[in-house]
Amino acid sequence: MPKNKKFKREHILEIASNVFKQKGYNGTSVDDILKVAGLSRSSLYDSFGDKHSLYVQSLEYYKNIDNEKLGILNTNEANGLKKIEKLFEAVLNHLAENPNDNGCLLVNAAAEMSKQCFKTNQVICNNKSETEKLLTEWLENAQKNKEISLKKPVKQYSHFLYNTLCGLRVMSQSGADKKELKSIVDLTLSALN
Amino acid sequence: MPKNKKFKREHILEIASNVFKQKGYNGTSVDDILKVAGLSRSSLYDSFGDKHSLYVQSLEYYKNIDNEKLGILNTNEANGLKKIEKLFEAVLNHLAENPNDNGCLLVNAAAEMSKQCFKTNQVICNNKSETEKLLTEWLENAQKNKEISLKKPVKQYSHFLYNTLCGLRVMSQSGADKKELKSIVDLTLSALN
DNA sequence: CTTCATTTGGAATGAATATTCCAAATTATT
DNA sequence: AATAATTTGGAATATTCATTCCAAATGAAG
Repeated sequence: MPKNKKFKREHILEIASNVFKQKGYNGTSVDDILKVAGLSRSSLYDSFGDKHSLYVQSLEYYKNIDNEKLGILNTNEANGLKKIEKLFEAVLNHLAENPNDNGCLLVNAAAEMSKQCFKTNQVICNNKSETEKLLTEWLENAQKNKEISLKKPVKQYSHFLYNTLCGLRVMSQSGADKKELKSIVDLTLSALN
Repeated sequence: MPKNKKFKREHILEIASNVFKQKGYNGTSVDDILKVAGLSRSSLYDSFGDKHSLYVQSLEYYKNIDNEKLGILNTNEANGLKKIEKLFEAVLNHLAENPNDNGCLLVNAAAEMSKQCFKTNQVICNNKSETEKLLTEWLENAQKNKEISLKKPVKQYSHFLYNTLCGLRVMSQSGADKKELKSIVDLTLSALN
């Protein structure tokens, strides 16, 4: 009976989160997204609600994709420290290989919207606690394997690592090159001993 | 002959940089600033040019104020490590005492505008290199005093410390409380040994 | 007090922008 | 092929916003 949708929800969210990442929430117009996504205004409004609702959905989509990547990382390697190293390596490579990608949607959202939009803040906080939870597991595993010997509570180190991750995204937009980012990661990881 | 200005340039830039910090560049209207600053549209345009020019001037003003504070810190204590500790303490206190202050204008600008505006990028890069220069001096002094024993080049540590500073501004907008931020700083400083 | 270079307030303009709306197009089913 | 549920394109609307402009206000100097 009904005509089928010509687009996939996730495909649009992928595009929207990309545009929002480049230009921020207030810097992107609905038209900007339509132009790239190639679907009609009415379809967009019908499927995603208004611009703000689309933004929140884009954040959630982006967060889930990010966490999926972490999940894949989690299954690949048995070794806790290795997982942590791989994560930083992946972030580093992404930042270095996509110099015009404008960092990370969630970091940008934290800077632009966190204090103005409760839902944005929620996604950001959820992402933080989910990532830190995984980091905590990996750290505990690494400690058990005697790969590292932590002098302070594991949770503290997970905050520390997450902080470094946030910093890297800002640094990559402040003129730091890959070599510099790499050296920051090296020092961060050496602090685990 | 001419009527004197009723406002001070720096006073307006103080207000403008504050509004831009809260709402971002695209999120603030010229009216938002006028309302808080209490001067007329024509005066603003006459003295500062258009909105974008005002934004860049606000960034520069903010950067200079920040660096002045660093300068004061620099004269207060003779001891390199103490200066570094005081800097982190000051940042920590500011973030904790101003939970609605939306972090740091320069970090927010890096996230929102760095890739879209060359001048914004310049101010951000200048701030980075100026701060890192000071950090390098302090680190060298601390090393000379045998307060710390660095295993890698000093410059690497200055990048690392600056990265932590950037991270803290993002973390404070991602649900981290003062205790958590403090623990990140503690781990960062302990990495200097 | 008068003059006049300059600032000021706020109305006016024009361009973007978010959102709504409906006639036309589409396609799975009959 | 005809039907009908649903999507689609794009015009229409209303709002916000940056910027311009000029008459009125200001106050230092003569």
